[in-house]
Amino acid sequence: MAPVTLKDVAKVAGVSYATVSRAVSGSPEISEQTRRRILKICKEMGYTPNSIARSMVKRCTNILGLIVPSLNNPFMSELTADLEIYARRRGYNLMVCNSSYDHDLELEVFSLLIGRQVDGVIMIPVGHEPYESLSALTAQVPTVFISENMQDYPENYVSVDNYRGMQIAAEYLYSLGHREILYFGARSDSKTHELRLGGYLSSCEKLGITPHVLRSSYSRSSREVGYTLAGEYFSKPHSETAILCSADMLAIGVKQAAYEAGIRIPKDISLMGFDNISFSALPEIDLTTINQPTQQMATSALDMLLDHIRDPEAETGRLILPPSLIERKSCRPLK
Amino acid sequence: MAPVTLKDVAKVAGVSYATVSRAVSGSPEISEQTRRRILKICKEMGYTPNSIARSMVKRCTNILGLIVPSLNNPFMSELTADLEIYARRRGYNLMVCNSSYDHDLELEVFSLLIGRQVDGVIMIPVGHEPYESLSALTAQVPTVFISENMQDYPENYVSVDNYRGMQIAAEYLYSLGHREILYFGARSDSKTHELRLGGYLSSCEKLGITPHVLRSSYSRSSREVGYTLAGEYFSKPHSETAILCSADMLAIGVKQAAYEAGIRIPKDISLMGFDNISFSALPEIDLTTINQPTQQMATSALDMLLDHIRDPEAETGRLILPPSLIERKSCRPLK
DNA sequence: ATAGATTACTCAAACGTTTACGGTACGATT
DNA sequence: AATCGTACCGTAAACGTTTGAGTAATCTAT
Repeated sequence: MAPVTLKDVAKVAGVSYATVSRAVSGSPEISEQTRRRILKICKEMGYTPNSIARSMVKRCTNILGLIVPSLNNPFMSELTADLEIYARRRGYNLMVCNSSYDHDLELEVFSLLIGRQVDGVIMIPVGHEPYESLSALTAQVPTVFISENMQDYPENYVSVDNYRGMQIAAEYLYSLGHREILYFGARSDSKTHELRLGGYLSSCEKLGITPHVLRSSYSRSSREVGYTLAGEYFSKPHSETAILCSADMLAIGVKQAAYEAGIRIPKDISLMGFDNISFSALPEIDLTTINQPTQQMATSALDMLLDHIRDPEAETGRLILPPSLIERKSCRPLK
Repeated sequence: MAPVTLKDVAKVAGVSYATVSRAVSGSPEISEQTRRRILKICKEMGYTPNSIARSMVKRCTNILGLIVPSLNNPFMSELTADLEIYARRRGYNLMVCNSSYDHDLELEVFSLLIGRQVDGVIMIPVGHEPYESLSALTAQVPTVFISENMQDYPENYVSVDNYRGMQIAAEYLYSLGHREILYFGARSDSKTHELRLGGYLSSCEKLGITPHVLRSSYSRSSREVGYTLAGEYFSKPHSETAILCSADMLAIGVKQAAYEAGIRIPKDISLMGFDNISFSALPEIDLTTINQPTQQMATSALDMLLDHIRDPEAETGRLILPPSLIERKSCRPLK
């Protein structure tokens, strides 16, 4: 059970362990002949390089930290999957940490990852700005955010254009004839949700309709939150003909509450989401929504991070990808 | 940007770096007075212990590897979330690797994780037994499987009782009056799916009905697989009154195909799943299914693994948890 | 044949910790 | 006052690898 090291194979091969190191790491300072001989012995002895020791001297681990609010939200778990697959192709492994939508925990795992000597961090921030204490952490390790324009951290992020996305959504509902549109969102102290709300509000102003906003006290965009909040909403009188949710998961919760309240979608009220998670495409859900190009976000965020790891002096980047309308059957035209 | 080390704080504090190490690691061989003094200096200088160096000498990393076929399946992403949260509480971080339902990739990332010196591995195997080459890997690091009774690896696993689960499902459908029940499953060369199929077959025999089995050529239990396979199925004549799927995601795909074929569930045909993912509870899906106690599976698997890490000679364990029927509205009594 | 260049290897330091061992100082015990 | 014990801290080795500097052998050019 004792692991076999460079020294062990060096002893067997009758060379110094520096030579073995060069053989396995593909250094040119070694003859093809001895390389093959040594590699054969390595295989026979079952040698696996100890990447911890390697990290020790090379001062890089090829490990990336990922901080994500939740894995129960398909938007995030699919993003995580894409990130992991793409990272591994580039030679990196992912250390995944769940912040559970907890601001303090988020910072705690961040410094934990720094102690782990990760080469970089990808973070989907919970929100709850300001993030004063975050700068002390981001100064220690290259970081990119998957979230638009973090306040105090205007650089190194990739995101969909949340502002424009909500404008598209509001304009779409307007074009269907809706004039009373409820914006239904998570607690909006994250820039992402602030921008989404802002896009909605700007459209209202441009279109000359009065905004109606209902916001959760939770930052969690979960089905449960949407369900309970919508339950309260439906139990009271309401004039809106459409509900625009800041996340598909919220919309799915709203739909569930509507169902139980006997309110039909889209007949009685129209419903829109934001994210375009895969479940929204199911015929039973069939949710009209705004697409986030998750795969492109994943690859771009990773490229951005790796660039910054290679050259810490590289100029900071930002990438805002275009959202797009996914028209399905949860909204109906209003006569 | 140069990280501050033990030596740096030792220099400032005017002590040897061994003393600083003792101060931060909470060793008793140091006076409370100097400990406080040193810890204060550590904080001032922004010292973070380098866990790589620590791992080097302690010969353990407090990192666990997790190999999962997919994160797009909510069953697995929720399991992953539970594992991560529970592991972190126990002082471990998770290195998550997606095997993408690829048998070779699965083995590849396993040895990659070994090179990473993980203290243990949790694996949700893809299947495709036999797993000859796996034993060489499991011999190198404590491993637990979340999958029942891996052939050749009869130990160290936690799972729901898949056999019994499918029996419960089949018996339930029988009790509703169904006599022609289609078993709709993923490619079944994994023990898990073999057992599920076995449970179905045994119930058929016991109940005196003839089994109907339709199996995918993919091991992936995804919505897409269920959708395309069911599409073909529905396009041909069929006599079954109920479909029993080996996974909720398959059932959701079947439901989608049924919808498009104009077949109503449960009116025209009853549908059951297996897993009880959270989406199955949505009123629009409302899928009758067999519950897997994921949270308990996560904690038990982790406990089992940690036990084995602490004492490699500990006797191997297995834990088979009881499945339970979750009755919803996707099945109807016949007449 | 000899100097210089090239090749293929060895030596040893370094990465940042932990920890067994040794040593010093001081209080307590006789 | 001599001895012992204890508490505290320093010294140095070790973990397994990479890599620059050094060295011996071989080759090329003169």
